[in-house]
Amino acid sequence: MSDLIAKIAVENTAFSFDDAFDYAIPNELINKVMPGMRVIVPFGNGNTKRQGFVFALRDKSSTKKLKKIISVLDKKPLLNNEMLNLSVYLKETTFCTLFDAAKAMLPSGIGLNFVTSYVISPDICDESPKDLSDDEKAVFEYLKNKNTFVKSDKLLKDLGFVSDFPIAENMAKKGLLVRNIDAVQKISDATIKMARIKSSYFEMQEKPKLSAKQNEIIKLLTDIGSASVKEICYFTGVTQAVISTLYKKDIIELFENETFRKPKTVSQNSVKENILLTDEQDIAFQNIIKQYHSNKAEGSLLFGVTGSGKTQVFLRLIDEVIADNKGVIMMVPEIALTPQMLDIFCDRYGDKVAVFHSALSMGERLDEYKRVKNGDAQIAIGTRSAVFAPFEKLGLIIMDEEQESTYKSEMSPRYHARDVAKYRTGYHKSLLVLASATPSIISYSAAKSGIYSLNKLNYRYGNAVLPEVSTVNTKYGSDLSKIKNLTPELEIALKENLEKGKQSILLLNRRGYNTFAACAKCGKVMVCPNCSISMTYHSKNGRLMCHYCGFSEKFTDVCRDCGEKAVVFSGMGTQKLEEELSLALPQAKILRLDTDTTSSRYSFENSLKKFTNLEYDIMVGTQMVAKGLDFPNVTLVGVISIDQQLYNDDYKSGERSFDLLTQVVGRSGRGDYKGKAIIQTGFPENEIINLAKDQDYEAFYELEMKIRKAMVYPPYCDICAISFVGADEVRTTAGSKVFLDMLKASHKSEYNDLNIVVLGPISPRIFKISGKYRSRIIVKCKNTKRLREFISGLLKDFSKNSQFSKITAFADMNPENTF
DNA sequence: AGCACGCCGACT
DNA sequence: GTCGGCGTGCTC
Repeated sequence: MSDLIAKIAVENTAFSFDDAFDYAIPNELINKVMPGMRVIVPFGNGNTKRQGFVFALRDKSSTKKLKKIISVLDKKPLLNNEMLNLSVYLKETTFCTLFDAAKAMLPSGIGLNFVTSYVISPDICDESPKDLSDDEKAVFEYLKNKNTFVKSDKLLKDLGFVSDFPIAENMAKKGLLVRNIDAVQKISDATIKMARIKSSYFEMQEKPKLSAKQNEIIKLLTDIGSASVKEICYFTGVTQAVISTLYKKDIIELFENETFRKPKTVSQNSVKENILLTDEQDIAFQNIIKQYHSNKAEGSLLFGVTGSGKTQVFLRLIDEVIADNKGVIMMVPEIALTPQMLDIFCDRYGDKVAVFHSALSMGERLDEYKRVKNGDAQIAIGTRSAVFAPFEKLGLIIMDEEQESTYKSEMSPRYHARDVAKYRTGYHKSLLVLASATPSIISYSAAKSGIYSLNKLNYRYGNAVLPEVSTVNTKYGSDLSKIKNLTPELEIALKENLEKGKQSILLLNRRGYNTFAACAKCGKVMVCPNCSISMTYHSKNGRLMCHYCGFSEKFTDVCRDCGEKAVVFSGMGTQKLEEELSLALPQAKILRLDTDTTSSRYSFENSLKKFTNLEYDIMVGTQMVAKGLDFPNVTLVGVISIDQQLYNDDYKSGERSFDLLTQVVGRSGRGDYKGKAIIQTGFPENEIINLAKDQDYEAFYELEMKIRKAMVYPPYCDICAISFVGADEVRTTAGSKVFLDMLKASHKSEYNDLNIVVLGPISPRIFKISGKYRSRIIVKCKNTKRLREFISGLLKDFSKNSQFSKITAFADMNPENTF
């Protein structure tokens, strides 16, 4: 046995007892174990095999008997020193386990699955033992014939048992069977199976007769083009069997999710056109590149109005950094919304670009990861997780649209990409550039106080000028127009635009057909059985759907509660708006864009191309239509309603509304023609709407800062939300109350130096999701090491309280949704 | 979170 | 007597 011990982060630990655990290194593994490698170790009372990351090797300091590492999974370390340190930082700042932190830095395909298999124990000779139940006899006979290890799922399936039947497990405990657990590399079959109708079907003169269920699938696929097998099942309520019948009949074809194609690059080094910067862009570029060359950890906020050409500045910066032989991370909020930017980058930098995002298959992700790790790629473009791109030398991180909420992880580790980016640029003494047309209040105030340099781009590129924006009060007149929910003003503008051959974009922030269904007799609203949220009616499948847990049921007008045939819909979603528009404007070609139509990325990219090629006149959609896309022929933007978002009680709702309005209005008039935008609202006097209308960020910022100061919200404090989740409503709230008492007591006794304000426990707006209840405590605080020590101590103490063993408590520093 | 140990009630 | 329910405590 070696004199060294290994410090190992083990998987499936809870935050309350997580640590780097000590393990002995057996002789045969000496020199094969290094920090950053994955290992298999025995853990817990049952010594179950678990995966772990080696964090450090230390001299043995005590004679305490330690468990041994079972095997080493890697030949070379997966995590370098920076990543290991970053894991510790994430654990300390986001209340996650070390293993979860380390895992977040690797592509997901790299994990392991454990496969259990069984064989008859060699202690038992030929004869069948007595006292076996019939089921046990069946297992015994089965294994006797195989005479080798059989995987547990195969065994259970062949004998017709349900997949989690513990019979083999129990027989192993009795010593009848020997159990073996193998770690196998995850196979990369996680691509989504998609289906679409074969073109030959459409050309058929006589369509074959199909069953009702088969017809439903055809109807669905005719509507949306292609869908994943899973989606089809959801939408139509059929099983996979029906889909495979259609496949056998040669009516539909199945394909792997084509995902987001990485634009094919010209194999030679691509044409690198010189970029001509405007004066304003050049000043920003010069300022920022100076910071880069200082070789210190620096940050800059690039604040450029929509259409001011931030991308041009990025390209110049990237040119410089890669010429300096350092890596660049380019982050975007949502890769699907930035196909144009992706094209620009791939055209310019060719093979040097690696793309990271969730639509890649596991194999592809692993490939892109390796290309960065090997130094083949110098630029990593991607969403939140791209911030972990494994560059040995990192020169620049750019976060485009830095205010977007997608940069904050809502799952453990609950990190903000901006904080990780700061950590990494700090480590590499390199540059962080935050870019936005509507910076977050946090970043703008930091820039004002000198933490980041501030560079502004005030002019739109080319001839484009900001659109003329007007608000229309929906209190008067939306009933006067032919199209429901459209004011006459918007309707007229839409028609005019259509006649001129220009394109229009309409924003409506609600998916589905009708946004809720209620009984006209008893007033009961149809609510999801698993979530505290009303169901949305989708006309395409005639079902009521829950947008939170995915539950759906066939719509019926019979009320679940009073039994009357009186359930009616109300509230307009994107589907209904699309339908109304096509009725009122039959000549217009309408494209709807929301998560229902874009669940396959493939269709999304195509839709955008078609819209750019003027194959559509009007685009209708949720916030997706507001972000990032550049269509020169759009000269009208209509906001159907923003009021819901405006008066949402989260402290960030003002910021988000201003962002959304400014962005969507900015879609209008990007080309040579002046654009127009119409915002419909029931509150035309609302200050945020008026400031967005004038595109006056400065005034908005001043207003918002006054509110934040008066109410004590970030940036005047940090917010730590402690959430409680459990299946039992009463117990969950009780748990949060007990936690609150513990918090107060601990603050009084040990931590009274901390200046905190505690709110709650509160019941979040959506207090039930997927059958689990939630409760929350909000702590207004300053996010310091000592504060985090206070919170994590409480989390640990709380988990010791056996009364609440079924309640999970977790903390989230500065969450996106506070209430 | 899992897993084993152990203490008590129901059943052959 | 003994199977198995779940409350309790620990994880290098």
